[in-house]
Amino acid sequence: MPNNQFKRGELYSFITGKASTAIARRLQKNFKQQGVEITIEQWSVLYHLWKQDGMSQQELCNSTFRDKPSITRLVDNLEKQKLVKRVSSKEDRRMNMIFLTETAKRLQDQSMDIANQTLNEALEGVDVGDIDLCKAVLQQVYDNLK
Amino acid sequence: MPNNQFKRGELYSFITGKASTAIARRLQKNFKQQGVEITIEQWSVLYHLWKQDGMSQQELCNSTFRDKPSITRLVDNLEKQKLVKRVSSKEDRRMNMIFLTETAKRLQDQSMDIANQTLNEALEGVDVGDIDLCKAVLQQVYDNLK
DNA sequence: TTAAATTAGTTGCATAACTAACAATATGCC
DNA sequence: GGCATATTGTTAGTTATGCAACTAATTTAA
Repeated sequence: MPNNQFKRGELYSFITGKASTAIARRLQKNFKQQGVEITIEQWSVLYHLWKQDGMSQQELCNSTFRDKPSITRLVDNLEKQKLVKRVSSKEDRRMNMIFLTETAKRLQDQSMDIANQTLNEALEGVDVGDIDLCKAVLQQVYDNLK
Repeated sequence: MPNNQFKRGELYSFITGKASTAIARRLQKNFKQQGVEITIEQWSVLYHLWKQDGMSQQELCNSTFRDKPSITRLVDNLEKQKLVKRVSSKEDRRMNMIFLTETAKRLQDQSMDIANQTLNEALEGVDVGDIDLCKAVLQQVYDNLK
């Protein structure tokens, strides 16, 4: 039996990612309660644009760990809500560069506060060293599978 | 600044659950490659029925951490694929008891093998003690938010 | 014993995911 | 230049999630 063989119940919860689902739901709820009308998926796109505005859709795919159709639709919806604008690149007309609107720029601080607050709710009572170790394990898992 | 305040990049990856998404995708891929034609969401329902056949939809909601409409539709699809049958309860006619078909029962061993194999891929090179600690942290997160 | 409240499940609507197939543009090689 | 190949993004079809509103059956309580 391999080293890491899980017991039944544990396997389930690890695979289905109960904890990350719970965090996502809570973040969505906190956004809503504080009047931030975006989905967490939209937030994840904005998050990367706040770090670097004007990324291409392909770059957003890589950053957000989503496939191209997903980004197409997320950008569609963000555009409908007037949070980003598609600008087709002059050097390579296949590419769309995605730019934040002023509205989206104003959302950054508030939404990052909500995200941090959500994580603090999630991690209440967890030892800081344990969090670091957990982050390392999850990173290793990601690297193993990517 | 609260104890658990995350640095930017770490916050993102923890919230979006990159690792659990990666595990889910790999499990789906492994199912497909080995000819098991179910989604991971369907698997999560079957998983609980394998432990205890004949649960009600509400019990499946609690076990799988999904809401009622999700379970309604998952059971719809599982029924279409002839993997489960709805039987309305004689004691309480509001309730549907969900029963595995023979086809679904035969899927158990193979799919559990694939799930274990997937976890072993995911956890390769991770210290067993660290896994335990990580499981404990994730459980705590779940408990904090539920 | 009826009326109100609760519980179990379904349906409709919006968003999002994955796969596969596709159009348009760009690159590389002859 | 011209054709095969890559890359970027879109569209279509299926599955899934969350929320709100709904039906039907059951329980509680006036």
